[in-house]
Amino acid sequence: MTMMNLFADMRGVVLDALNGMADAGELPVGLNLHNVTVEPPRDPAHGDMATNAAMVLAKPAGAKPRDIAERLAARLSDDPRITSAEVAGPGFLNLRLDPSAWHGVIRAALAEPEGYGRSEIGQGTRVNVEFVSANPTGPMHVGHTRGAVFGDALSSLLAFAGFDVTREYYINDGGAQVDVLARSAYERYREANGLEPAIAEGLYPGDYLIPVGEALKAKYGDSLVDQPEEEWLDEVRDFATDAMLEMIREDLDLLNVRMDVYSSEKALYGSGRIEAAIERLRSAGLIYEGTLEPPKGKLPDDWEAREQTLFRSTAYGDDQDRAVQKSDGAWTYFAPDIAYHWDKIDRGFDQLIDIFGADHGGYVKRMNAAVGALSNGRVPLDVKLIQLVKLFKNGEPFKMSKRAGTFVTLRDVVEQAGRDVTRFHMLTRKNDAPLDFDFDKVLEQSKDNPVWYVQYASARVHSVLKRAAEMGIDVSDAALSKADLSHLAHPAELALAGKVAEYPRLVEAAAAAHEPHRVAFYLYDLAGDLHSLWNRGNDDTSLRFVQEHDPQATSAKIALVRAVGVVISSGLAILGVTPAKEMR
RNA sequence: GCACCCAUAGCUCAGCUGGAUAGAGCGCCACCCUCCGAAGGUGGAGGCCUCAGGUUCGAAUCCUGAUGGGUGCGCCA
Repeated sequence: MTMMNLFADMRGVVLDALNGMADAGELPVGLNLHNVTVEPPRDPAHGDMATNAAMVLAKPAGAKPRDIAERLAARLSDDPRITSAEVAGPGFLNLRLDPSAWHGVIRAALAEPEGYGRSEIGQGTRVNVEFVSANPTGPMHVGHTRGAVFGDALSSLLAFAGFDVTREYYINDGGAQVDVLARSAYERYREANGLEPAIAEGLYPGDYLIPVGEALKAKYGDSLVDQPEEEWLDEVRDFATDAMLEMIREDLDLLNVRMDVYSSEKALYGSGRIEAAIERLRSAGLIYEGTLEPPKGKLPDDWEAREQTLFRSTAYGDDQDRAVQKSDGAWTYFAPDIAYHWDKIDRGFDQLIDIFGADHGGYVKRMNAAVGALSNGRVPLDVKLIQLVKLFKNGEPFKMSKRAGTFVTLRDVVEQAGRDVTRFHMLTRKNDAPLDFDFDKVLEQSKDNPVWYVQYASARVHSVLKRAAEMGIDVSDAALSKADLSHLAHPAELALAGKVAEYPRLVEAAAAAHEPHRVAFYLYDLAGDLHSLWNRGNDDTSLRFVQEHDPQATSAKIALVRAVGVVISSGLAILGVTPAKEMR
């Protein structure tokens, strides 16, 4: 597979030249070249690419930046792809590339539409991405939706960058809240048997449990009615959590999110795995019996010192040690979390990523401490916090009340906005920034709606290709890649090719930073550049993609358009969005 | 009281892990709109990157401190 990344290639050229200088005695041998970059300059007037090599190396080489830059420039001008290398500013070396370099990018995109932009930086590293992990007590709501989209897109991004990714859902089915679910379902079961349900304070009132009650009746008849709780709790709990999980799977399906692994918290209990994980920490001297300091500031009314089993998480950067066992000897919720993360380490993952709601930010340090201790620092854990989604309708805040049962579910959102719109929009903000979701604005057809704007660009690509085909041009990738691209010489056209050339490094940067939103922003930019070039065709007909009387030029321009289309499709695929072929 | 996240144009937000004169959309102002595909296009004004120090060739970006917002803070998940 050809791994076309023009910026990486040119960096290679620069590094070769620097090594050549070292061989020739113009630079000390053995300099650390790690910080040498080749990037697009912010100002296009500075050329096509710029390297900071001279500035980075000036001090360790004991030379003036401009002197190094001059010599480097002399060597770089040997490369046929570089037409000029000029020293500028404090020591930047600005490179101008021959148009053929950009033409090569277009051909690379056409040669392998599925592969262009793919990277090997992951080197097959095994990454576990745990996300959603909603309690199996009801349908997924908007908050879960953003986490689901983020996790899925991040997973796809990492896979595209050469990581071996596992998407995983941790089912919180071990705590007290599934007992609450069971009692709630039991009331619906009584209701199905013609009795008045008693939905006490604290139980789940949602209608979604009514069919569960009916299903329970179908299975058990009236045999559980008026039985004491210990007679039915286990069975009803299992039945109800299974039903909830099935519902959650269907919800995720609406978003096209497919998990590779579902892990159960409950399955950890009684398996000895929690005990084993704690023992492992104990053998490292990180478990002890003790009492925690009361929280500073306002003291909780009912606070009293109690001895508990504690994990010395402070040894790994936490603010205080954390309880793994309650004073009555039962495990805290943290204990199975430790066991679960140990399980992930044990399964051989090289990196762990957890995606939590922002309200769980307080657990980041203790999870990091646990993973650090359990893996002896071998396995990094990156916890990504997802901020709230604020709902709007016609610019007005959309009130949600869980108590009144008027909370907006994932299903509501997807049914109203559509899957593609929902997914894209959820990624138009950094994960740690709050997101506004306006049911009307996300469907608006205008430039300030990124979803629409990118889809419109995609549709235009298809439309242009169709038009070219109608005038008898072979628009297959194979044919287009043989087009005479010397017809692509206008700076605006080469600039668009330059944007296409940035895609591979964008993918690498976004993957390394665990930030899929960068792909969305890049696509918005790319779409803008395509639309902009299109509009210039209105005034300057030589820039129109379809040249009625010049099939040669048309083929070349169509090749560029198709290359843009390749990248749009590729980027949207990472985000899990289907590219539009036409706008309706 | 402590920890974490955040602070960039009037508004909503990007800013490529330290690069050159800080960007986009909306809003505002001025022109254009018999144009491959309409739902617009081109240009313009608009900034102490919250503040104060520090690190270095170079800081919106890294460090320290302040200010202002958000989240969380034994045995609940």
